[in-house]
Amino acid sequence: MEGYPIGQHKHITPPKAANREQRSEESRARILKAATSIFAEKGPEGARVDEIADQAGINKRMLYHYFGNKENLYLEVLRYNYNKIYTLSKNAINLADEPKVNVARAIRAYFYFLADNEAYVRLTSWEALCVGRFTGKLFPQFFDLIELEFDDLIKDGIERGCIRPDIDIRQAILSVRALCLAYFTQRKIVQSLWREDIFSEEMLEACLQHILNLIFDGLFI
Amino acid sequence: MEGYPIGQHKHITPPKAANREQRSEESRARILKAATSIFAEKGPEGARVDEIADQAGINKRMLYHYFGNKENLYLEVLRYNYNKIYTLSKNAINLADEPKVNVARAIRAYFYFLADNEAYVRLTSWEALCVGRFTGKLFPQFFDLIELEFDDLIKDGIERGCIRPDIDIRQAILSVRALCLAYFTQRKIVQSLWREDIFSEEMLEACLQHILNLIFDGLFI
DNA sequence: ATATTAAGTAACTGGTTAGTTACTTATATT
DNA sequence: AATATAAGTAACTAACCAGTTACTTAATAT
Repeated sequence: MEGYPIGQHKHITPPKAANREQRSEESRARILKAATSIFAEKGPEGARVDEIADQAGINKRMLYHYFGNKENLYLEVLRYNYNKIYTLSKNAINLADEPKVNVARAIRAYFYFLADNEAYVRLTSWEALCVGRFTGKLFPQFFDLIELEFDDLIKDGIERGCIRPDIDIRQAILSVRALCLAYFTQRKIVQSLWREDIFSEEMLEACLQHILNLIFDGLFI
Repeated sequence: MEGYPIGQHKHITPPKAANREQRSEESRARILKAATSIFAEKGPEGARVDEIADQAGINKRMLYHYFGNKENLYLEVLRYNYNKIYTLSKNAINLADEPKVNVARAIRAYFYFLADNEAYVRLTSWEALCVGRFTGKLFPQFFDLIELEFDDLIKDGIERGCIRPDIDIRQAILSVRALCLAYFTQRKIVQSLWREDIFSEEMLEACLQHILNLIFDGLFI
């Protein structure tokens, strides 16, 4: 399990740990990666442990050795993927800039993060549906825009008189999130209806612009 | 066999002893209703045939008699629930009215339809995730706003100079749909974060107003 | 009334799947 | 080199579940 001799020593504890520890770490990572793809594709109910082990190229026994059981593996997958949202966070806000610029930059970052992380999008969708069923409890972290300090952005915009003061910030966040997610959660339906590759560079940019226009000015004149 | 089975008391005909056709129709309806609730709750993979039969108060054999197999039952559930969208459709458009009035009325009808039909919302969500997996093919009808002739509304608005002419109608429909659905698909997360009952009359109306404001004017001043 | 047919039941079947057992192989420590 | 421990394997098991079988009961037509 997690038996690194951290502060403890008898003799020199050289970075020899290499081979075995390294390989075990690799196995763990391979399982997590395979599990991500299969849980994202088929959901917590549809995913099969054997298929995950197979795709990871390890024996099922090892999966249980590293992760205990299917539910815990699923939770690890959620944690592992949720952490990815932090890779973009934080640097989106620069209070020196215009609120409009800040909001546009944050939405753009979020939108392209979703475009690049299909597994993440699907995992959040499964979670929204299965909450309280498979994992037994809710994973509120998946309400990710909050983590991006998006509400600070909006507050700043209101204070500086750029954003209408009467809006409900919680609802604004939910709306932005919904607008960005829609393209990717409805991907297959959209693709079959529009008969167009949503993931082309131009199309993605057009979708993003549509969202920004809507957020900034609405649809009406 | 003999005339009357001995020892078996044949009292008055049971109260439910309507004619055969009627009872069979009732059984079918009960199965469909139970299946709707369980497929909506647990999805096509998580739903159990035994549980559906149990909840419908009929024998599993009868479920197979009426619906053939689980997948076909699921398809019937989709069809049955999808048809509900027609109950509101059509009467939303009145080209004599202002486009703004028409759009507001259509969005309001759609929003409250979703609020009143949790099963419908969840079925569309499962479909978006499971498309091409459980049913083998996609159920594009679930892109429901199109059925509501919402695009005609927007076209009318553009022609009459109320709606910006540069917007992509397909994207506008997707956006409206996403904004309305978000409250209900993310219901549990929202409820736990906001610590408020989204389904109170005031809250629903506030959410709808937020959507309408966003659609009409955006968030910025 | 009797034959026919549909509605209904309980118990079973065969395939699947999460999780386990009993064992072998490789690596590190003494 | 011997031993301890972790990584790894194949085959198994118990539970589950979609779908079936063999049968009984009830309603309708003749």
